[in-house]
Parts: sequence; structure tokens; C-alpha cells
Amino acid sequence: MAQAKTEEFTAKQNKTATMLKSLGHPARVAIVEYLIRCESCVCGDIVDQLPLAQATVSQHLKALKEAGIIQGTVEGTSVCYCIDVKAVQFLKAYFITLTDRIEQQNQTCC
Amino acid sequence: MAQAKTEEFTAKQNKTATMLKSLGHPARVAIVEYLIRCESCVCGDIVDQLPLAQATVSQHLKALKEAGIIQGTVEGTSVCYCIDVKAVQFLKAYFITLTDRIEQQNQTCC
DNA sequence: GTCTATTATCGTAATTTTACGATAAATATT
DNA sequence: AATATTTATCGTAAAATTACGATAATAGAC
Repeated sequence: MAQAKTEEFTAKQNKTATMLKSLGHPARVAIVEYLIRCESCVCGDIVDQLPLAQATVSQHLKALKEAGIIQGTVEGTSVCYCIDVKAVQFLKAYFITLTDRIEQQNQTCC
Repeated sequence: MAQAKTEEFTAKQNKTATMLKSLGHPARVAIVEYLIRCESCVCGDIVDQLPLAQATVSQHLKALKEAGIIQGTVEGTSVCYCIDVKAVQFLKAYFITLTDRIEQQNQTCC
């Protein structure tokens, strides 16, 4: 059974996990970082930047898109991908909340 | 071939991906959030909190530990888990950097 | 309309993940 | 020492992931 029991967790926990999972691969981290440098967001250029086959990169782009981390808009025969700022801000806010909660508590246990 | 080509990416990209991957499951997000509420960090209590079998929770704890997100210390017959603050701070800093870079650039493309 | 360029999808193999019951390992308790 | 408690590991099945070549699909160029 390789299926996560998502129904047992909150919507936010699932959303957070989905986004983080989509970033849980070095190629997808590299894609996001490249898109932020944004020298070019055309799919073909992303493929050229990565040490992976075109089909593999396309698969990674799909994963990021489905998780809401990036968006793709068709431009003629190519596709321009860009970061969904709100998604990154959501994750930033999440980790800020976590660290804040940790700090305002001075680790009683352990 | 289900093995990521980690050697083709930077050490930081791999480290970031490893940490994010370990948080890419709702159960592990829930574990981290519970540990931060830190009502109790004893393994057995985490198991009680989650809708998963003991063996499964233990596996998730191992994943988080291997990624450096949590630490476990033996206390008699039980084990006390706690967040590795530095890890969460690392991820917080990572997403702050990403959003900063996005913002100081006003999205030329797309 | 045919050809070319670009990207997505299909098919597939190797590996990994998720989940669980069963059992081992380690430490207290009696 | 024997028993109980707690956690980790083993074994396993089902499903997901990663990677790639081959091929389809789409849109522009000729």
C-alpha cells in the first residue's frame, strides 16, 4: 500500500505536504531556482539547463505545476513557465510560523 | 530507473530537496507540527496522535531523522523526539531567499 | 498542405515509498 | 530470572517515482 492516508489529515497539512513533496527532488529545486533567476522561462531552455532528458524534465515540470508551484502559458510552439509567487510565499509563511512557534517556547522537553 | 541523479546537482540543492522531501507527506507534516506543540515528544504519544500503525509512524520518524529534521534521544524504554531547530531555520531562510529574489525582480517574463 | 520545432504523453524498467503485521531488541518492573 | 513495555526492524504487497526513448500533438514556417 503505497498510498498516503491523506483523508486522515487536515486540508492544510495535505496542501503543505503536496507542495513540499513537489520540491523534494533536486531537479525540481533546480528548476525553481532557475525560473527565479529567470534568464528564460521557456521550457526548452530549462531542458538545456538540466542534465536530464527532455521527457524527464517535462515530467518534473508537470509535477511542479500540479502542486501549484509553477504556471505554464503557451506562447506559440513553446511554453513559458514561471513561479507562482503565492505558493512560495505560502511556504515561506509556513516555515516562519514553525520557527516562531519553536522560539516562543524555549524547548521544554528533550 | 527510480533513482534521482543527485550527483548532477549542487550539494545545497540536494540538501534542500532531501529536507523538503522528508516533509512531503501529511503524516510527517503532522508529526513536526505535533512536536512543535510539544505536548509530549515521546514516540508512543506521537503514535497515539496519528491514524497510522506503530510501525508506520516509526518509519516516518526515521525518515524525518535521516533528513535531519528531528532528533531522537533514548529515555529509558522510550524515545523522546524533538525538532532540530536549525533545520527548520534553514528551510525558512531558503524560502525567504526565494521570495526576496522574486520580489526584487518584478517578473519580467510571463 | 508539408515540414520543422517544441512540448507532452505513452510505454517501460528499476527503484522507492507507504502501509501493516509480526517479530526482534532494549530497558523497566516484578 | 521472568515479564511487561516501548520502539525498531523485517518481510511483504501495492502503488508511486524516476528516468528514458519513442511517439503524439501543437503551432509556426515554407
